[in-house]
Amino acid sequence: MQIKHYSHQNRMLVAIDCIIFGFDGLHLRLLLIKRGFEPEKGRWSLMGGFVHADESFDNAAARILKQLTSLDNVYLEQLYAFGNPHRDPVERTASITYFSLIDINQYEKQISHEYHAEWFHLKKIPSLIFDHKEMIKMAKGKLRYKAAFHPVLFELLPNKFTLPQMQNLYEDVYESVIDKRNFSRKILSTGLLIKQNHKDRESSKKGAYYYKLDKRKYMRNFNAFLNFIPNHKI
Amino acid sequence: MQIKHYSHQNRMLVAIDCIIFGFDGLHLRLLLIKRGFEPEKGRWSLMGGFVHADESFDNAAARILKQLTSLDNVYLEQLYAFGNPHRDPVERTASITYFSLIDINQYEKQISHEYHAEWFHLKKIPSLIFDHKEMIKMAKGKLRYKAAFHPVLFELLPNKFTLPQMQNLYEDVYESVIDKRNFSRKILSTGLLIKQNHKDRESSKKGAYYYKLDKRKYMRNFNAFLNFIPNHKI
DNA sequence: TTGAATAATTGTACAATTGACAATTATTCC
DNA sequence: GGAATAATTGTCAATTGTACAATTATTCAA
Repeated sequence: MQIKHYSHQNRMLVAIDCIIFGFDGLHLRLLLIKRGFEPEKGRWSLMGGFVHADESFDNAAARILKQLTSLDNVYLEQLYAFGNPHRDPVERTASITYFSLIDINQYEKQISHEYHAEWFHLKKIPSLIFDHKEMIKMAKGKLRYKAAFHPVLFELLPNKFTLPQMQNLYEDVYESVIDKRNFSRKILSTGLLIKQNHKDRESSKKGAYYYKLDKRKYMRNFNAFLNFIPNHKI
Repeated sequence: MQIKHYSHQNRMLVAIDCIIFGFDGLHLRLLLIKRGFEPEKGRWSLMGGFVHADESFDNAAARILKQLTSLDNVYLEQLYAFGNPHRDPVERTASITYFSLIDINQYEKQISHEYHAEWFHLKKIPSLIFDHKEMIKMAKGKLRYKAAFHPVLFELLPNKFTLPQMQNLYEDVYESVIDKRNFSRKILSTGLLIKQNHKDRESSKKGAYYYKLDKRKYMRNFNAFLNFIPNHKI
């Protein structure tokens, strides 16, 4: 006997919400939009949308991210499924969250102004709808966790970057100051960086050498355990 | 204007599936049931069920776990949301997976025979319905990951346990042999173990001292980074 | 031209941890 | 009493972590 439906069960909407991190060379930032429909229209929110009928969660997340940023092939990873019955006051809606790491310069070139999006410093996140604050908190935790053992923060850096820039990024992620000497030693010991023979002269008088990521090694070694941050607690 | 529904959106069933690990003193095991309804009735499956109308995912997972094991207050953590459109051939059903760690002796006392559940050695998992094999694979990965840095495997051990038992457990989780001397040094250095003054005399002639977990320290230190397993890859 | 200011780059020494490796101990059974 | 079995304990070298400061390259203004 072929069954057509599971009877007497409760169906619900399933949405995706994206926690989008970017780095502008100085600070880690989070991309938020102004919600364009009721309820809570006009308030700040994560970029989101409903999962379509014949679409996987991963595909839905990629589609929704692209709607806002026009970017393909960015780092996108499922974070957590939020399912409190009344998290959306209109009707029951589960939210599968994804967190994404993008090179902010790439983004700036292709921005869609449709959503009134803005980059916020992580210390200055405005009031948000529903449970989006909790989602961001969890995403920050996961980013810390992951970056402690995997070189995932490279996803946030532009093609060419300097060691001081990288250190800024790590210091923002861990909200702590890191010793320059120990930091560069550890980062360089991964063998993932290729030194360029020209400098970034904008940020200082001496200038800081540019580096590029050795993408081949990065791909091969991504899942190896590293330990970038000494003594940190989650 | 009060909105009652989001129009023109696709609703779907949401289920919970539990990946339940246990440890019998010698080996890590996985609890599977015989599916009791169509489709795929009679085949091996993870314990699962649908999320009710006014129930959070966490509550649903706890309820479903209790249905099978009669156990409350066991380690239960959300793993991943599986949402491929056709993962269940009957109709679209998302599955929010949870993984759970239980003391197998506790379980044996309170077993419900309603589901024809059996403990399987991780090397001898039978053919499973839907995407449950993939779920187990991911749960194994997450358990390894987590246990490398957090003392989470204590959740699997009985109230009193021996160091050789603990080592069996770690060796099963990482599918590798660990040096006894280095293992005991590392485990004891956490300060989480309290040596008892009597021995388990069943498994050897000399007998192995029992230990208990210092629960206060365990709670306080759970999120500290540890590093139990040298040189392992995920 | 020189020196002050700024930020990048480089090094060292001690402590802690890790990893490889084997001898000793407690007990039972024959 | 000796063999067998499994638990317990220790050492040393290598690696890694951590704390800490001097030097270098450049610009700008006196």
